[in-house]
Amino acid sequence: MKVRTRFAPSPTGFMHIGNLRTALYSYLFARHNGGEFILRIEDTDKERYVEGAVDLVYRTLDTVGFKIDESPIHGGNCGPYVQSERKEIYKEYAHKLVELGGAYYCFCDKERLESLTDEDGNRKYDKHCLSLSKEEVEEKLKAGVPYVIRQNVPKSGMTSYQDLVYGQIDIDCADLEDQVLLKSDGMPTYNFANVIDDHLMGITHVTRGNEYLSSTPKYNLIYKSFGWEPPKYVHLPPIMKDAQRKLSKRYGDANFEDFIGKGYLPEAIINYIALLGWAPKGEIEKMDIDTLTELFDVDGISKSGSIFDEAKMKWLNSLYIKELPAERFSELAKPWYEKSVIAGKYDYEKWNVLLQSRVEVLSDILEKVKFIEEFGDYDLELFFHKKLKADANLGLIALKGAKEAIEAIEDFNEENLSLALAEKAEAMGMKKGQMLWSVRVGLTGAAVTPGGAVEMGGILGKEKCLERLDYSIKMIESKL
RNA sequence: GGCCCCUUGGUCAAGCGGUUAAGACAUCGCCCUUUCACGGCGGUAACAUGGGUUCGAUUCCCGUAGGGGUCACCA
Repeated sequence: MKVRTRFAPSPTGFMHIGNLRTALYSYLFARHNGGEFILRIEDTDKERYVEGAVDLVYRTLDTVGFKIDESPIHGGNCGPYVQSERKEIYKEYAHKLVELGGAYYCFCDKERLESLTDEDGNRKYDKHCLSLSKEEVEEKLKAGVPYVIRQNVPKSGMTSYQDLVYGQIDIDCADLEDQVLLKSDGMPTYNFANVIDDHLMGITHVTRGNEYLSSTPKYNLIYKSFGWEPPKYVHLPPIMKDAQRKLSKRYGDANFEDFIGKGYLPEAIINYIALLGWAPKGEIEKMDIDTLTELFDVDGISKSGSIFDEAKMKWLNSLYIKELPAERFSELAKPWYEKSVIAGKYDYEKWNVLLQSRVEVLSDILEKVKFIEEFGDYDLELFFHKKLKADANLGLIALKGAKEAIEAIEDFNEENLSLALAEKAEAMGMKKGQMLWSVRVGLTGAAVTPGGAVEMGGILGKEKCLERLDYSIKMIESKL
């Protein structure tokens, strides 16, 4: 049988990293097995619907490069793929399930339901309406009494299934509630729609968060009532913000779009989240989507939750940035230059060369470029370099020499600057490294710069170099 | 609280009865570049705990602790 998986988000406004990973695993599983990947929108809760959320799902799946076989916009033979458009289908099956004895009408009102709450605040429906006779039900229906349809869970007995990740799961039916399947507004609950759709859409493997681990037997009971074959389940461990908290929608930074906005590459994000809860057989870590597809294996999925570590994602991102073709980096970096203090100034191309190997996330550009415009008082400690035996005293001498050397350059460019500084250092009986070190600091006032003295000087230009050298010389003199 | 699940370094993770308990990120140090970064090399650092089973447990079983999930007309 052809493998078919689905990603079934509810349009509540975010494409959260956790959701994305669920989608990814579902996608990889399908593709790895030569199967099909379906997108279904679960919008049965009108209360939580957020405008534009569906578009966000499409956009995200598109930017990460998933190829979707069937969806509301791609079409397919099992449509509609939006649950709110399948209302009649659920209704029909709900009534069928009642006939089959797997469900029943319930007319209990809110007050009665609340009266069932125990001292711990828990509530379990008491099957009150199950005892209603056929006539009583007919009567109430005719009278227009609001009703829901509840699942008729056996009072006792064990129900089990084999989860592909967690193994055998056994649940006592006595612990299961007669959950609502069809709400009084005629809409199905997730519990029901999910079963009907997965069956009707021929889903063979259900991939979802492990919060469903213990409620899955209920769904299997529904399949059983209908006489349907339940799908295989792949429950996934959670992605955590820290040891205690799950990554939540409230943790704003966990949204895919936010990471894109920070300058992460989609392929790096995908690569990283693939590794959160799954590990390939070998030691490979950097994998594009094709490699992931090839290597993906349910065996490699772990059972325990993993903490989201942005530092590692950053590292992966830097790898992807480094291997970008120069033109591509230039394209991606441009908007960031435009947003930075060097907007409209200097030669972006020059920066590209320096920055591509030094930036982990595109947004780093903002910081890395800053000192070129923002220059002022800084700590003399910056001149200290143990191995070079350099400090502010040496720096002062070096800077004075550098100033003379730069003034003498007629055709100012990196090559000549490098030459001039080297010659000057030699003439002064100073090591070239001492000169370059001091000049880099004197020119930038920063401990870390996107290049050495020559590159920085080259970007600044002769005039600015002299200006800054003057400033630094005066500053050192005043502080020593 | 009942039920279900989980527990290897700071983090991600290999391991599926016998290993010097991999690797990666982070961190620290060294080297390279007579300057920044990249890169290279190396160090620190882990099997939650108590019982079993076994010739031998990180690995299997039970208890304890800790954590997560679930107990809705939300998904």
